[in-house]
Amino acid sequence: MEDVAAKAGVSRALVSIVYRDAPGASDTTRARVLEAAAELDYRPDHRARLLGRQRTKLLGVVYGVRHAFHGDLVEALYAAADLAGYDVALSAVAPTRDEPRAIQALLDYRCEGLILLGPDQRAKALAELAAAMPTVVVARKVTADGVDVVRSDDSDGLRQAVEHLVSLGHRRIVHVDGGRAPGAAERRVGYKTAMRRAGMSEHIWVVGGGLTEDDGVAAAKRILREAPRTTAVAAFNDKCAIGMLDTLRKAGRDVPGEMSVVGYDDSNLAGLSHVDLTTIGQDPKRLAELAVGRAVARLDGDVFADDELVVPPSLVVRGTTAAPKEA
Amino acid sequence: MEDVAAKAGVSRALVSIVYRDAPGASDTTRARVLEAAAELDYRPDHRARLLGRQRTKLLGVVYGVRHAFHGDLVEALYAAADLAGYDVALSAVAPTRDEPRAIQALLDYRCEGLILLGPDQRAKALAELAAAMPTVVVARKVTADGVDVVRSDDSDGLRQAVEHLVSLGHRRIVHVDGGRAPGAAERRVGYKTAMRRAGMSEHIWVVGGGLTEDDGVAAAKRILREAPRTTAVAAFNDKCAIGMLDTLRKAGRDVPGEMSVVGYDDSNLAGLSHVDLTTIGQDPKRLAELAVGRAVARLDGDVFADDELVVPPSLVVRGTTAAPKEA
DNA sequence: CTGAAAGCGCTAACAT
DNA sequence: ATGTTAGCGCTTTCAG
Repeated sequence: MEDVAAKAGVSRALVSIVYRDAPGASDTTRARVLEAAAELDYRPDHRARLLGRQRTKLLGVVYGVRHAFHGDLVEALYAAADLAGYDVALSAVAPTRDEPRAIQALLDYRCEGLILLGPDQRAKALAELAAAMPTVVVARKVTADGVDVVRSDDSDGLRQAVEHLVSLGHRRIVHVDGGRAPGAAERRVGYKTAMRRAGMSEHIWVVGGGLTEDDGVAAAKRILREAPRTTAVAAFNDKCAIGMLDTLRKAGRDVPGEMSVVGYDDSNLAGLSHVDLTTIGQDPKRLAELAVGRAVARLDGDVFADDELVVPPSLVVRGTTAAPKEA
Repeated sequence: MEDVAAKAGVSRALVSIVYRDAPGASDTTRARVLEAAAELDYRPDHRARLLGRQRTKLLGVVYGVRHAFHGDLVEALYAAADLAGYDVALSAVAPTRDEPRAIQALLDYRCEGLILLGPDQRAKALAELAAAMPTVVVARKVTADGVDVVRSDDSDGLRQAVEHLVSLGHRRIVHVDGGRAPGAAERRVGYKTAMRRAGMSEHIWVVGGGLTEDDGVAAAKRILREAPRTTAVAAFNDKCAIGMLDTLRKAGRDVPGEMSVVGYDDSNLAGLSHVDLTTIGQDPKRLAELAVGRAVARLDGDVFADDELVVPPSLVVRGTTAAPKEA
């Protein structure tokens, strides 16, 4: 910095001003400084900036390296933070690196706000964090004092799935649920509500499912056995749906000819060409924008009632849904 | 820090000594300081430590959030760095955040070494980086001055695939390749070499393939048409293998009864129960250890000829390989 | 083991 | 518009 100042024939303060683009430097000076910096390929030391500054303009993000969807979120968070003038510090959770540790690492960097993707921490621990700094939890439903929650509207996701099927002409629509998995309860509600609204209360049937292919296999067998007239299924997630697809086809049932199947997540599996699964996708961009927006607003002093921001997911129509034969 | 020193009845310097576990503090004092710190729940400011210190003990890691395998590597890198006494700073590459930018962010943090996972940068740019600091490229084959390369032995991967098939009794083994994709050339070599060694030169056949399911579909059709007596296939990757599986089965060929298929990558697709693909997996732990080891060694002043560290992959036997009928 | 003091590379309030 | 001057929270050297 010294060198740059010298080369540009100004004081260090001026260089600082230029780099913070603070008021107090003429355009010509600005240009001269920047030019000098370029020649020396000077780059301000990020650590020192953070140290000296009151506000670090740093948002800490904790995520699971393993979760593909977290990857999408991280991507969107970078973009959203950038727009808001914040930097992002990433801290991954892994088997050898638990959540408290990942969070602590971020605190040691003195980030101003925390964005936690699908954290395992209990509500109490989250509330403690929130007491110290703006904390927003993404993709997990929790109620903890002071923490903001941004998540997808799981109930609406199933509503969309059901409405899509209804619009195709289906009536006997079954939901294979996720048991006690996060989001499962809401998806059940969404399913039931949508069915009722469509005037098909008598066809409501929630089959116990789960998160794995095997769960899908079991559920498909049960449906074939107990309700062979079923024409459509909305599964808890893509994996479960894939297990069902496989079982249905092995049983000689044409999909989507005789049976329509909808998954949930729009994971990489759903896009495989021989799977080609109609599914419900989350909106990482929107989730990220809201999360960053909320953290930043809190930092700017805005106070909110602790509530949830709920984002509608969206239907991705592929090849496993069609009009029923009877229609 | 001041407060901790006061509370423990020592000088600030002592607190610093304790936290760096530098020599010059008795065990009792050490304990007292730590206790005082705990009560005040004091945590040293990471930024300040880095600033004040000569060595930052920081390793920068650039990776793609989208790549599932990078996730595994990141996980292993954390562990390896930890063992070596280094911290890790993550910087993700995403559509809105290109590689130069991700790298620059790390440099601004003044990390001491760079670990790049499958970078796109051209050799020249990498060499420039390497001139400034230890730089190791993981999972991409490049030759650039001063940069260390750590990667899987793709040639050996196909050797293992072929030997596995040979040991089952296969002779007519085809390789569906990856064209100009990274690693494809080596896999071809590994295939051919292994076939020759097994005395089956006359059965060597490399079918043009690709990275997608559709490529697998096309290749499978061609094989069925042009060489129906083929009993086994080693595909370029899992996706391609899955496309083949699907096509073969649709054509009425039993897998693995009439045809064995081996994939490559051990991706999440391979593990799906209805896919259950025998495949070749990389060793993220070993790759990470070597990468960190190399960076640290360079930082410790060890000089190496710029060469590659090559890690053998490993065969994951699942359900798509079996002895051929004729055997 | 202590206490003082310089410095890391910036920011930011204040004076010119 | 530009220069001066303290810090930021720690490390590190050095004489006690």
